[in-house]
Amino acid sequence: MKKISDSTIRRMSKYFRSLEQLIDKGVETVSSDTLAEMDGITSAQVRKDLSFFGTFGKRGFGYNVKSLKKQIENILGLYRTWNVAIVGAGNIGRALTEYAEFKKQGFVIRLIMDKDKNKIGKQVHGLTVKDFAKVNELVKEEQIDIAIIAVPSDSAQPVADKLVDAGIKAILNFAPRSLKVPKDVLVKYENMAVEMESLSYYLSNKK
Amino acid sequence: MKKISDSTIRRMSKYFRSLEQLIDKGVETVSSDTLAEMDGITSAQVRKDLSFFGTFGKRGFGYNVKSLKKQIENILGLYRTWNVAIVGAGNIGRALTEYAEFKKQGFVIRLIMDKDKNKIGKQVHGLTVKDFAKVNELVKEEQIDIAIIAVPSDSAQPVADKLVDAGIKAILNFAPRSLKVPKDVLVKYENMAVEMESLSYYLSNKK
DNA sequence: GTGTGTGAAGGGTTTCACAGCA
DNA sequence: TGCTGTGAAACCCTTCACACAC
Repeated sequence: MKKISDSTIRRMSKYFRSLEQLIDKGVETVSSDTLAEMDGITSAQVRKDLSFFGTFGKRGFGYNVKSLKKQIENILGLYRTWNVAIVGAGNIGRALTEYAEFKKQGFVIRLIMDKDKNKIGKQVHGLTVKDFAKVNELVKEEQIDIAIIAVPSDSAQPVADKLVDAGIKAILNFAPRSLKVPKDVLVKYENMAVEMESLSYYLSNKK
Repeated sequence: MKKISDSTIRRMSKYFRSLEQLIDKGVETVSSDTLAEMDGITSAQVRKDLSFFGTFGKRGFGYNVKSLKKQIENILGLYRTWNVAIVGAGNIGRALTEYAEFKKQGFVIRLIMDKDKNKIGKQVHGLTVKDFAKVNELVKEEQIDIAIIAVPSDSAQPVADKLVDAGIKAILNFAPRSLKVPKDVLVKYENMAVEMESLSYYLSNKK
């Protein structure tokens, strides 16, 4: 399996969403040009990205929307569901339990944990907040595949360590802190402050 | 002003946060090595990034933590506050009004809007949800600098159009859709589904 | 004719390696 | 001696351009 760049994978994810849109509109065929336009990139980029995984189009014609969507679904592993645990029942954690896009793509939030005694036992959109101290059993019981960290910065690393102990191999981290994990564990970051600060930089520096 | 890459800006943002951490610990001096270690990158990268903006270190010594932090603060435009409006009083929008990291970095949420009559007038963490139909006046009144879009995908583009009309030049978009805006408007994306799908890809493809 | 698939070229970012200064 | 600042090299990703299949 050749190494595929991160940016390609992320664009695949975007193509996938664009294809969903096209299906909703009843469109059956799409060109790399159209797809590129929808995602704000170039058509060569679209074709190159897809070419890493196979040849899905017909020359002179384009791509069949439904079948391309199915292909990408397979590539990204979205033909199945993934069990997700959220750590941190604060504002962000609670909001994510209800995030529609997760549900639609087969990410099932099965567990929300916190260490705060005042939060444990409370209901959050149909889930009961569980004690993070029991992370090992809980992760096993619910067969969790992916963990989302939504705790304050200072707790992020200790939480990650415990998740790794519990056997988690994939983490999405909302805390603005870089995590150290073994190399068979993948961490992705959702760093809202970083994006805001890019905007701040831009606003400060345009003439 | 020479063009500085996006990745450099984002790393600056991370250095900034790492420096804050060091200040909290009472550390006074830091080497590019340590900073690199904290952010999971190489020391050459740190030095190269900083070199785009000036020379902040002392050879054989390292960087003064406080003064480097102040420098980056200036570079990113964080010496001042920015007025922020959130569009969409759903789960995500409401959670963001309380996001601590925003407050700390001088992003002040002054306005939350929605088009849903059931939400307009309700209180969200001390803010009253306002009618998005009045976006033009509201943006002017509150002197909004940055808008955050936290509405369903289908509404993201129309909302963006109205924000642009209202004079907004910087947008953080949480809807998983690429936005078309004039080129003097900057859009950053916070696409949680994309990150989750990268994790899904990784889990599906490790042997 | 039309739009894909893809080597080759181009551009940009990261890493290397070391001169230079504290 | 130790660590920065930085040209040069290496690497990777994007864009070009066109042969080729439908």
